[in-house]
Amino acid sequence: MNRKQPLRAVKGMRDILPPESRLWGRIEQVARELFHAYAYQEIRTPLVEPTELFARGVGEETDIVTKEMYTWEDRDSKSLTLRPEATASVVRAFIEHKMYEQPGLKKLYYMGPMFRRERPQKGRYRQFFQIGAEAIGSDSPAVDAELIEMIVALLARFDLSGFTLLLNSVGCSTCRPAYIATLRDALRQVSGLLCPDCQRRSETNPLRVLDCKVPEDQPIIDGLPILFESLCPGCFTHSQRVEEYLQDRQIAFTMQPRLVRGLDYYTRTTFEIVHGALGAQNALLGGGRYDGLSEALGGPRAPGIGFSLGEDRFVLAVEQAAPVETKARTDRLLYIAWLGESAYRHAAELARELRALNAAVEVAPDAAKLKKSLEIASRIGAGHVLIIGDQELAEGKYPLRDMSRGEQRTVNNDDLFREFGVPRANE
RNA sequence: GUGAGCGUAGCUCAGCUGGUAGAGCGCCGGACUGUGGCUCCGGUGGUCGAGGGUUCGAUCCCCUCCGCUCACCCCA
Repeated sequence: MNRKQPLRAVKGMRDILPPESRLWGRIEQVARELFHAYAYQEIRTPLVEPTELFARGVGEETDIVTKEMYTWEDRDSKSLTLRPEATASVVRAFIEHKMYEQPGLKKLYYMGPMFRRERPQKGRYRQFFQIGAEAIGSDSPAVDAELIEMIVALLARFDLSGFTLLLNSVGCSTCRPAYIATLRDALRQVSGLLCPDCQRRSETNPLRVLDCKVPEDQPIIDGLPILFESLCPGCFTHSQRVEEYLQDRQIAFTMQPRLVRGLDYYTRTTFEIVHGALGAQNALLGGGRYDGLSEALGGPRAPGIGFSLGEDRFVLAVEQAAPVETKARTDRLLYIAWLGESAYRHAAELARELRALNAAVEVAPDAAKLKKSLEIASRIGAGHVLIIGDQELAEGKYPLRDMSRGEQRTVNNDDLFREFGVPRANE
């Protein structure tokens, strides 16, 4: 009666269990390989940063900063924050370690957990995982195109289809403020006709109105001025080049002049890939250029572009395309069943030697009837079972059972070392 | 932060207009002394999310709280 209630994971944070964790590992491995192919290198930054980094980087007025961050005062009364995204951290590290002194483009990738205190729902968690890359040190549209090419290649490696690449330009510090003023004026003319949310947004965040999904508002929104048409010559040319380079690469995209992103640091190119089957949170990844971010963080001018993929959502999309096998796929696993204490000693020694050769081996932990051991071996997906009893100890030969064929043959130590030893990956 | 739906066995779920609970799967054992999957037989299984109220009596009705899910918002 006095049992304490078991502790649970905190809301919006979850355990990734096998066999699903296998898919996560595979995704991360494939992403690493691909990033290396594009000459990106890994960067690992702290999960905790000074709160000011995000206030200055992401934007004081953004939803992320105003209501979604896990922020607390440390014992020395410094304000710290669990990172809600990683671009600001990467650029901070870029400045802190003076990477701008190195020649050429700095290409960095990262993967890991981010934290935002939102109400959880499908594809949205308070601790979620992002895989992303940043190319810092060039404002060439070639970098934009190559980054998007890499992203498309990543999706292709998982045979993912049914996604749409949305592209836009949000201008720069010269053309955007002028546009927002124009937009606000235009909204004042029509604000009475819009939905309540949009009436509020008209003042707080006019760009958001363009993203409204209420059907009745669409005709009115269609009549509003478009940022894309107010771009300054530099931004316009940049956008044209990116489009051309994407066409060269046969990458399909949809210009979405209303595409709005929630982080203030974006300039010029912004993009997003949406996927059906993700529920309401359909953004699989998003990114864009941030030519002024380094300066905003106290660094030199260092234009950059990056993207971030929602790994939780990517898993949803991949699983939908090809459901994870529920049976653990561990065909290469060798299970050693033993009968009696001296057989156990021998099994443990044999397992140690095989594992030294990189073989995957499991030794029955408890004394069990052979029938039971085979049952367990079968359930955990072992490809073979080695049986060791007194007889085998004396002869130095053991029955090796192929679990999928149900056939048995007799082997000795050398046979085992030869068949189950695995050459080590050398990297 | 707002709204809606849902909390019954390890899992997926049934449970009639209120009479203190069932199935399938799983798990354990046996048929088969050292040979898994299939089959058959037997067994184990529950503070009905928590607390309070109404009632002779609550898994069922009412209230509060907690949790989960989906959506709004926003985003990955």
